[in-house]
Amino acid sequence: MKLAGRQLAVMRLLWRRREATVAEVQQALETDPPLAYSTVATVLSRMERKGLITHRVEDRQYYYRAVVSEVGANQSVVGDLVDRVFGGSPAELVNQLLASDQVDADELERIKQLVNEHAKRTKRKS
Amino acid sequence: MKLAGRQLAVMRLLWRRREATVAEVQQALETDPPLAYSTVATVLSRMERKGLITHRVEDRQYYYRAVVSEVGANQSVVGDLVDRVFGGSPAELVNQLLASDQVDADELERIKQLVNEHAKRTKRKS
DNA sequence: CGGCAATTCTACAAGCTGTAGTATTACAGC
DNA sequence: GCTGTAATACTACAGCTTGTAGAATTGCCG
Repeated sequence: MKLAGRQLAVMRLLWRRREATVAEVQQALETDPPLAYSTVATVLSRMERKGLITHRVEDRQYYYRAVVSEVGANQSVVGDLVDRVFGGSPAELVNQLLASDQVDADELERIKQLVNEHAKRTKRKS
Repeated sequence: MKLAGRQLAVMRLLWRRREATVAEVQQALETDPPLAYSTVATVLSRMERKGLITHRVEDRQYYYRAVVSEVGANQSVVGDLVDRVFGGSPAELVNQLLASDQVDADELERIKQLVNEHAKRTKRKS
């Protein structure tokens, strides 16, 4: 389930605000010039068709909300990556990440912490 | 630079064997039925146009090879992901990864090691 | 019933991928 | 020099996704 440009924007929106009508999405997108109402409606329809979002009706209006959670979506993206690119090995991903010069000392510290915590949690469970 | 199905297959091929002619790629793809020669040629052309691969000529034949390294490609994919999805924070990616139940004890151990080594390396440099 | 506000339908261009037929080119050998 | 052959280059087309929006439809309110 990969999210592209406009679609990602809408998802982020719905993750932040649980629900939104078409008009609200249209506004929140803050595009210039603003997208036509029907354009936004189309985008939302398609996303619903793909199972990314749903809607409920109230007062003649559709209130859309995300079906897949942000966490879920991210997990699926990461999982995909691990499978497709790194042959199913998360460590390979981490390796690549560390080698990528995107990780400053601060981030590294956080990562260390995360790993240690996870180790603890895992140990407890087994 | 995202690699799709057939294209990814070709890249993997060229990563494994430094060079290949159209015919060799066609065979190595092991598709059934085999792709038409011209199909393979088209794919390679397009990939070259995108800067993924190059070729040299010898005896009237093109020998293609990868321009972007596997490591480089992976790094760019991971970097993209970090930027696009995790707001530029590698730690967020790691967090997601750890939460994803894809990481068994073994992998976790490897990750820990990688992180520690990287920490050491970083320290030494600064 | 008329109008308004919402949704739905239909349309179309652009881009990417997959696939392949046909045209072109250039060298090898006569 | 001509021709066959093997290579590449060109062109084509379908299918899918995205972005965009005009036009049609629907349904309630007064």
